[in-house]
Amino acid sequence: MANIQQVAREAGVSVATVSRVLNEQDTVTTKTRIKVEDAIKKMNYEPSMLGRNLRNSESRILLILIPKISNPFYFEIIKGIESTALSHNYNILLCETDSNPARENIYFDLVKKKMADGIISMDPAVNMETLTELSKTHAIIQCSEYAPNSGIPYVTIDNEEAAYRAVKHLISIGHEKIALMNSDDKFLYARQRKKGYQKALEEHSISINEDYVCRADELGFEYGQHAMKKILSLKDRPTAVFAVSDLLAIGALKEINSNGLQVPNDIAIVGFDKIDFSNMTHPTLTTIGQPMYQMGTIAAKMLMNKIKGETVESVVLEHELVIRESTSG
Amino acid sequence: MANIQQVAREAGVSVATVSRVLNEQDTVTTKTRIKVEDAIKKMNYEPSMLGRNLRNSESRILLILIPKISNPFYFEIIKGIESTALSHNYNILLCETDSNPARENIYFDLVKKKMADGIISMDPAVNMETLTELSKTHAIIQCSEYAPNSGIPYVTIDNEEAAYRAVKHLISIGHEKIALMNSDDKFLYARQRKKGYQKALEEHSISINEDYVCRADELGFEYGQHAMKKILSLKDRPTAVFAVSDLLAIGALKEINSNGLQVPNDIAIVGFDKIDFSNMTHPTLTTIGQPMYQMGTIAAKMLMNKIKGETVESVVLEHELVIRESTSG
DNA sequence: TTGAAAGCGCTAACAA
DNA sequence: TTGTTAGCGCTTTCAA
Repeated sequence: MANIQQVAREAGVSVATVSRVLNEQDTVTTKTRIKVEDAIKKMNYEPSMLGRNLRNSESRILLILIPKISNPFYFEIIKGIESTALSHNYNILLCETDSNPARENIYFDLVKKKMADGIISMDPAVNMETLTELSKTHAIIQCSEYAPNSGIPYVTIDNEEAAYRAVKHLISIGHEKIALMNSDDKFLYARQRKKGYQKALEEHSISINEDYVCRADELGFEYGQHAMKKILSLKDRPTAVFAVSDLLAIGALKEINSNGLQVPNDIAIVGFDKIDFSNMTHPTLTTIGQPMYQMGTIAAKMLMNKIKGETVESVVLEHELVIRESTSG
Repeated sequence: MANIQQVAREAGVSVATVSRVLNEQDTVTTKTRIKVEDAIKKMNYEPSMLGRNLRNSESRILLILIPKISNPFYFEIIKGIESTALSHNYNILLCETDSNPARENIYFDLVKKKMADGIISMDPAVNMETLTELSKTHAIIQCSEYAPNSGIPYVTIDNEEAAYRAVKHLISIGHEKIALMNSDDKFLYARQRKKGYQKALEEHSISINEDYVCRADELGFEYGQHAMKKILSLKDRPTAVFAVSDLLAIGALKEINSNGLQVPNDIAIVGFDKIDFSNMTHPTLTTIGQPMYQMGTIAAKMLMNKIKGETVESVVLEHELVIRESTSG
């Protein structure tokens, strides 16, 4: 494999000139540029990122931290990040943490060792202490889940408002016995969505039944199925369920179907995230849509600016309520 | 950020010695090792991969090419690749090609520019000409989809046999009018699965009805839904469908449900891949399971060996037929 | 067992 | 406009 020296020799110029052509600097005569380009072609030369990266002390790689690669919520966000990154000559390293601190540390080390230039964390279970510490010396952005006072810039939606609207919708079509299928309170988004749920009920003077508020350990279908089993076993069953993720909602739907009950007639369901699957269930799922692609592009831009040393501001984006069959027989 | 020079000075040794400690070479006295380790701790030193990588002319990054990041088929394979890679100090760059040659080329360039040490291609639509050419100078492995005579090592399953078993199963429970929901014949796996389908029918002297053989443009639910619509419009409707992917099967299921028909009583369905979601539909899906995680670990090992310069042999793994509700009322 | 020094491939400051 | 040269941070050969 040829290197810049050999190309320079072939073209009869110095390595500096070759470098200038490579980096499209306009201080090179057309004549010499052509000489160099010919030599590059002739030798099948490809500049090595290894040399360039060391010299520029950058890796042009962005780290993306997600808890589970199989969670559809992240697909569009990742797409947004990736296309923005690519158009700025960055590549992304997609890292599944499994919410496992040991694994997380492997990835943090990658940044410390200059294998990556920055991090977009989307893991709600990320160790905020470590992350905050790391953010003092490295470029870090949070996406979706965040920590308000960490000083780490974030992009997200108004979770409380979104949950509020979801529950309001259920109330508006006549439901009063509404269950909340939440995830762990240790996550900010879980607390915010719960708040929205409570606010909507209180606004309609519906008292909160603690039996109706349940917690799933993780955001997979199985967990939704399991949580729904508990809800169905209540003596005074709710007539509607608001789940904080579509995966939970789909699990709940499955459990309801398996018990011979009908959605939305027996029990209505609202999910959260508007993942692709939410339109493939029978019935289709009413849900909250987040501007995922946009979240991705914005997070990527924020990170790249941060890497450049600029100060960046956090962003809160809009959401939408998508009404489908699971709440409108 | 400290570098190896400063650590050496702090420890009162040469950079060579620090490097030896870093790389756990046993030619260093315990006494000096401790001196060095103390200095490292004191200075909060993290060795830069940039310098090391240039020196070793490697990036310790593996490229993974997949057509769609949202296709659940790849999840477990990726997990297998990643955990194997991580345990050998490699990281993976997950690249979505969207079956777009331009995008593919961006990723091929990454290897040429030494930003990655090798490629695992899982994209059926990959440009085999380019890939074969590239494989002459770079380490490349194919996973799942492959090209028999390209000289590129692969890991896969016996697609014909798997399809044969799936269709045999449908025949064994009494079906004769069996539709095949395939993808494009330009893909080897599609041709192989079709062969298996034909073989099973022929073995039972069931003549092949060309109306029952249809093609979906892509492997998403919508395409399954659309293809099923066509099948349902046939005058002489089939009583069973074998779809070459679970996503297609789920789309078909949705369409059948939407038409007020029952699975498996009116129409039975068999899918392919055993993705997680295939167990969450109502009814659950009979499908072909591939050893995805193992495919991933094997592909990763093959690639790492190839990078070392070893010659590696292709591998064909076992599959299983998983019988669930969609074929057993 | 340790150190001096070369060099991986590139960019950029400075000189011409 | 182009060339010379130092140096990014590391590993490794060779010599001591």
